[in-house]
Amino acid sequence: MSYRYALVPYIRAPEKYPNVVLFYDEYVSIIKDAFPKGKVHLLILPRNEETSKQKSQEAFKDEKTRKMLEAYVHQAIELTQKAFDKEWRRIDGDDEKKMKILVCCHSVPSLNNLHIHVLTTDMCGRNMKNKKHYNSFTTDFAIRFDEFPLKEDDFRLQDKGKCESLLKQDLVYNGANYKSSFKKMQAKIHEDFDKIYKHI
Amino acid sequence: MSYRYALVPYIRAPEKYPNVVLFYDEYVSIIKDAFPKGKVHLLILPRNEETSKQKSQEAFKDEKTRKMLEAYVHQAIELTQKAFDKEWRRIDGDDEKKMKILVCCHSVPSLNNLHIHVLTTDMCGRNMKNKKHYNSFTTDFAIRFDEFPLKEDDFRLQDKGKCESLLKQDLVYNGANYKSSFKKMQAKIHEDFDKIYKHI
DNA sequence: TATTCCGATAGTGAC
DNA sequence: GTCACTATCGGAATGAG
Repeated sequence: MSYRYALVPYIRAPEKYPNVVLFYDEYVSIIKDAFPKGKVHLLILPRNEETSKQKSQEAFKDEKTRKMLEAYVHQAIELTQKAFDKEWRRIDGDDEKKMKILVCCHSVPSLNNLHIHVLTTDMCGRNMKNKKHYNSFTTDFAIRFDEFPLKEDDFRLQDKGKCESLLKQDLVYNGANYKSSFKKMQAKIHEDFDKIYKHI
Repeated sequence: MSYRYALVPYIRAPEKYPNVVLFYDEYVSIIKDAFPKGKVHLLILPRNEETSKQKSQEAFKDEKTRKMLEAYVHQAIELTQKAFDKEWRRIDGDDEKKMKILVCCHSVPSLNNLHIHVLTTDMCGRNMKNKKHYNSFTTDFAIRFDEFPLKEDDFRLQDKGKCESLLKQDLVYNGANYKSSFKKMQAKIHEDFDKIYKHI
């Protein structure tokens, strides 16, 4: 079971991992996701033990916790934007158009410590490898930070089975249904990305 | 679609393929199966065009056709027995015990030319690679030559769907159910074979 | 839904 | 059920004295 606690070191001793931890204070650590699903993919980890062991659906019922995190979310968004812009430029030169950034929590996390994903929405990360990865960020399986607190009747509060079924649904990109053909969809996604961005 | 006619050359011009054709006359060719599912695996191919294009269920309703083939079946069995004995010896030295030989047709063939399988029942052929291969020789999907002509109510005369479903059933070997674990079953089959036979 | 490894399953293309 | 190739799907292990 210990893989479920892979994030513990960054909460307990962020100072030990300068290559992974971009920022930390007494409340949070902001780290680079070891298996990025977007070109840039960070995680915000609340360091408070009680908060960390809760699911996002529960932890973010508390307004204080949400408010406390807002500033860190904005900070992480800025870090993500800067990291992306440092690596990628639009071919059309229109620097006003910014890569969209997603801030969310998975409705059924696999790691036991609360973590907020902050990632560019290109879906071109090195470790975007399968249908579950893709659907975990493109369906309601992902709970956007601005959706918290969830309404009482939100299925994601109770219905783990329905959440998990979202990961198995057909792959949809740009209005097209790719059924289960992850590789074909990924090829199209990368093709489109390469039409818009060039690496610096 | 032309792969469905892979056997045509051995019917039309058996004299051209001495490395594959073990015997031929005006009625049949007996060839080595290119993808053997037993240690020895031959095919009897009736050369008559009308016969060849029928399914076994139809062709062997005709008694003359069956009778014509009987002698060739016995010949093919002898060839198979000799070829096996030339390569493999029982470790216990009991030469009276003979490897069993199966003579059958597939109820749903993939190749369009009528072919009778004659093979040792060791299930250890070089090309025994998956569940469908195995079930195609160990279930009623295989119609033994001595079952022809089929009774009128035999499902294999009409129900292609039921025939094909037999290929997907659980793997059974020596009374044990291996579900879909082909590799595990195959390991056991080879282990058992190696306990009884040694290569010459 | 952490990854990774292995194996079973499924679709395709073959001329 | 022809094969061979690719890719998808599905389970299990992952720790460690």
